[in-house]
Amino acid sequence: MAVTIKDIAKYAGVSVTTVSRALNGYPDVSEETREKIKKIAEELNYSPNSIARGLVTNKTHTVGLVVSELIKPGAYHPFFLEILAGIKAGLRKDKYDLILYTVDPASQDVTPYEKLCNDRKVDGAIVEGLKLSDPYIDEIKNTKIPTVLIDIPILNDKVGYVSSDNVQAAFEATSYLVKLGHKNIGFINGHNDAAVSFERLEGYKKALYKSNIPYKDEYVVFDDFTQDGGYNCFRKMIFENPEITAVFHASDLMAIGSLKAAQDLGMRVPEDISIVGFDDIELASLITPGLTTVRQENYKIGYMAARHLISIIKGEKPKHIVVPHRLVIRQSAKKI
Amino acid sequence: MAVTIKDIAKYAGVSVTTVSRALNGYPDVSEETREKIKKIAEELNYSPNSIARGLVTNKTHTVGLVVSELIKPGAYHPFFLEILAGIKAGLRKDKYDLILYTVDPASQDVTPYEKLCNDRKVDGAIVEGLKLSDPYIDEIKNTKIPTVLIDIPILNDKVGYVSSDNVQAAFEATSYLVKLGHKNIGFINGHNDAAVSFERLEGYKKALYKSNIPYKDEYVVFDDFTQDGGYNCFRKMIFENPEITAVFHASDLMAIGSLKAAQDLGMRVPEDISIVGFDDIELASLITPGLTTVRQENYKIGYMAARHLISIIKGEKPKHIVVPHRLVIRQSAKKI
DNA sequence: AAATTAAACCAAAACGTTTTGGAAAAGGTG
DNA sequence: CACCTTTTCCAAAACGTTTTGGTTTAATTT
Repeated sequence: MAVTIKDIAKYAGVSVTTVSRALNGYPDVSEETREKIKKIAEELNYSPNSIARGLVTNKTHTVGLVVSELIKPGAYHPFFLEILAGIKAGLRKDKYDLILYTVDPASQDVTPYEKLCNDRKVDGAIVEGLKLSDPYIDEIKNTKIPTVLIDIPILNDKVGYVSSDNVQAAFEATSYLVKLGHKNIGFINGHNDAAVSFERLEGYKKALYKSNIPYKDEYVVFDDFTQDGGYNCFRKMIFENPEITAVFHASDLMAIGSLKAAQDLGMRVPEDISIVGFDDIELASLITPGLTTVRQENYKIGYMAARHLISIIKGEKPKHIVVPHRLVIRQSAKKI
Repeated sequence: MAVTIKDIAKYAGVSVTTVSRALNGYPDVSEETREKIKKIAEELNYSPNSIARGLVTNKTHTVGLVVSELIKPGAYHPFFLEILAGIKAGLRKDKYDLILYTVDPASQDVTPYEKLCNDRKVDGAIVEGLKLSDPYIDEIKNTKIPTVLIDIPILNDKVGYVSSDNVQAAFEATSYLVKLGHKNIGFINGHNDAAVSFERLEGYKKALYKSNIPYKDEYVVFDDFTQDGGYNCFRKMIFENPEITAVFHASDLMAIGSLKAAQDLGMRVPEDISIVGFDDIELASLITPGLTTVRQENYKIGYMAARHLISIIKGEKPKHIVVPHRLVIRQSAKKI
């Protein structure tokens, strides 16, 4: 059996209370005994039973990461890893552990959000990749569990969120195309089930408005954030509006889909059509032509989410944290 | 406060013992009271406190996933997500939760393996991405904690491993190149700190031997599994051995590096040089030319690892599980 | 009717901590 | 020296379960 606080107490000839208080840095134990206890604990290779501790403190020093759609067949979440890495880095400082929940809306097993968290007694949770229509959203709107969402604007007593400034980012991307001389600019947006889609549309509109380019409904179309989505949308859009010379996309995957579609249609990128994406996934720099896109600092988003969650757990007020983005100019968009 | 077993006992007018035994399906409680208790539990929205349970049963129904090098700057682990998805699927059946440890050899905080696991009281762990030189390896060799390794051959009372048949896979890939008529076949291998590197080298040699092609030391070179590694190795290899017409790689990233290098050197793939990779990452099908490569069933590897770990936890004997691979033929290798 | 067995239940201990509410010892003050 | 503080310690309770080792009641067998 593992060595417990009792063993130490016995060895040291003190009570378990004293051992506990010595090890946890309480002031009411003399330096002398504290040292003795610490030494014994060291020698016995003692490490506290976190379960027992959790039972009494009602804190586990564990946070959940709730992620949806990790495993959409054929399309692994393109930047989950970056976010995850950021989260881990953010948690490391305060020694929080991470327990990973992948919720699969398809599966029957739709454990309610609060139950999910309470069953494992996490101190808080980060939520990522949820659609607006997900039932969790409503639950989270009035949960008492410290929660930080990524890319979903919900704010209350215990929940905050972090995201890029999608309006501004889309504004910049579209403005860049305008600056290159494009007037007929399509927008292949993500589905309506994502908060970012609305924000990006707003940014797109804003950029057009500012340049006195009339907004046309038929120039914007919604679909999945996937490559196939981009592929199909592009064909349709170009077929119906051949005057379009540039297309802005709500994701790099979609942009890459468009790229393929353009190639298949015998169009050259960027000579015949300019393409701009969103995300700056790894792939964006590897394909030819390199994809001009909006870089999201996903690592930082994850990092901030973790730090903010910890602060909420510690009692601070939740807020909206915006993480900077930047336009990465490569070869897929060109002056006309 | 959350509702406990005591509340139910009070409502039902029975002891906590009976509630516990009723809920856990013990036979010594009448169907009548069992139903009553179940109903009350349902109504009160009771869900057992896993911490308290864990304290007495000494089981947490949680497994750890220990992964190294998740976050090598610039190179996110290319198929971690697939493995992770498989692991989650494998755990779901038995309702095990997953807690994620990313060990960062660079950081000072090298918590010993056993301490890592014991502190959080995981029932077992899956270990992935470790180098052979990692100190964890030695610890795991004689740990008592149920463990399943991915791609690292260690077998004992409590630890098993799962991997592809790397010898056979490399054999097939090399043989394919031989079949295409290549005689001067380079091999850009991974570093010596990975078990798979040795196995793949063996397969490569075997294929040459079988076809009576003499093995040449200068045709094989070791490096990281990264794109840069491939890029640099390829340049060097081709420069020193211009007679080479095909190169087999220990990873797709390296193969892609070679592809870039070849392009930069003005060589056409596959016309001037045939390239074969290993892994079949997503990118492999997206680039042009499509990369011929060995597909590793990473999802399945993860799945099997999880299932096997659970079986070890339940007391079964650890073993080596090999997960099938297959050669995926695309356009990057060609007959000469 | 007494003895045995089976079914249904329960009180208390246990798990390993932290926390509560003191108590004892030591030191200081008048 | 009597009183008050401060310092240092501790016994017991608490956290919410499961498990142990019963007891009680009813049914069955002799």
